[in-house]
Amino acid sequence: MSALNQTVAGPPGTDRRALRRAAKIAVIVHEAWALSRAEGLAGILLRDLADRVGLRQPSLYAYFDSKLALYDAMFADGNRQLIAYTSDLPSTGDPVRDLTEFVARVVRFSGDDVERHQLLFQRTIPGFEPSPESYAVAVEFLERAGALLQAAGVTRAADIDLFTALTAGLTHQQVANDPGGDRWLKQAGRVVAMFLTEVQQSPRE
Amino acid sequence: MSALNQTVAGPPGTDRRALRRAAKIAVIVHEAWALSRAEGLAGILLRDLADRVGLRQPSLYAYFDSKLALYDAMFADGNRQLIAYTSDLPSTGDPVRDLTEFVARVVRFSGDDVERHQLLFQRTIPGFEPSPESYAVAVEFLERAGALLQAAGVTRAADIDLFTALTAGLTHQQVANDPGGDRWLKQAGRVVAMFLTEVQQSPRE
DNA sequence: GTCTATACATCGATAGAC
DNA sequence: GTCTATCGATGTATAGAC
Repeated sequence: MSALNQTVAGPPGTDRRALRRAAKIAVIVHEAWALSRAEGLAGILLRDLADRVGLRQPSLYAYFDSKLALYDAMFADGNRQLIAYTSDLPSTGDPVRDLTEFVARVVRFSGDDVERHQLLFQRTIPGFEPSPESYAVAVEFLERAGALLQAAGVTRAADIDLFTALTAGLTHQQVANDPGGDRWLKQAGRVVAMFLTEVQQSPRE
Repeated sequence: MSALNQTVAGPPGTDRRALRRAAKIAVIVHEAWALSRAEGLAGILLRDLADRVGLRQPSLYAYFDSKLALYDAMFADGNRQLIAYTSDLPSTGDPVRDLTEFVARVVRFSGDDVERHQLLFQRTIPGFEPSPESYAVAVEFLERAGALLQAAGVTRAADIDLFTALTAGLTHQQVANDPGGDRWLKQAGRVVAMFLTEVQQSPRE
């Protein structure tokens, strides 16, 4: 990308510029999350966001083509946060423990930020649809979750659907009725044990 | 209410007026749902809604004090729809069958109307909070579900939380990934059986 | 209750100078 | 890249006549 604007052996000016630009975009997205937590996801105003980063509202268009493009960047960022939050888990070799800890992390991740959960897992912004690049980040998370399931012996499509429903149910109730708490989070182990028992007992095809 | 404006033995003119008014409110709410399915829940414009019911935009204020009051009426109406959709179930005496059919109805209800599901079960409209009167309708549904659970021998708070999470998970996945379909709907029986087995096996306190 | 007319406050987005 | 200025659209709500 930036290589197009740079001479082969020239000074790294363009790279530096690209870095500064990426850093500023990161700051804008960070402040957009803060604003979203204060005013709601749909309550983000470009003027308020500009104030937070020391710009005038039209100057934001130097970084984002539209407000939906901002949401798209937030979507990708949120999914990267989710991957980071669920990737440093030690593999104990016990699939029940591993899967439980994973589910607990996902539930806590959602319960800790209602608006982030809304953008990542609900279709609440009119007209917003993730770009292929941003959606790819979401797919990466799903693939990691799929690998964990496979390690636990869960491979049938119906079983995977069941697992996604169980996890979605815990996160949804946690976000909707006890944000920041643990009312459903603490049932993660019970749900995973129940799920794996069910998968083992259900008939092979 | 309308009795205040009516003489004791007078003609039923005021009642008729109140009936016509209530009927018109019902039409407005009905069209608001149609508009919401077309443009999204947050995409309802009072001008468009007025067009659909043959009024000018300011005339809507003769029926609703604000746009949020319209959402409030829709919230109550949607919960009444949900109660109606889950109330004509025959009691077979088999709690597994009864509970399965109930869960299946709830999942189908959500999957059949994404925007209705959003308004009833997600906090997506900035500033909207159901009035006590509208919330009472939602509570009535929850009480009916609670009675069904009790009939199946489910009484512990943690078990009820687990049930709400399972149902919420099925509806969420159905709405989000297969609206109008049956990909998660068809797992209702499996989930209920799994749930009741878990409840019976978990230790008594 | 319904209308016309309009206030009033936004918003997101663009044009063009520096 | 950032600014000022402003457009064009939209959106809720009110005033006052009929």
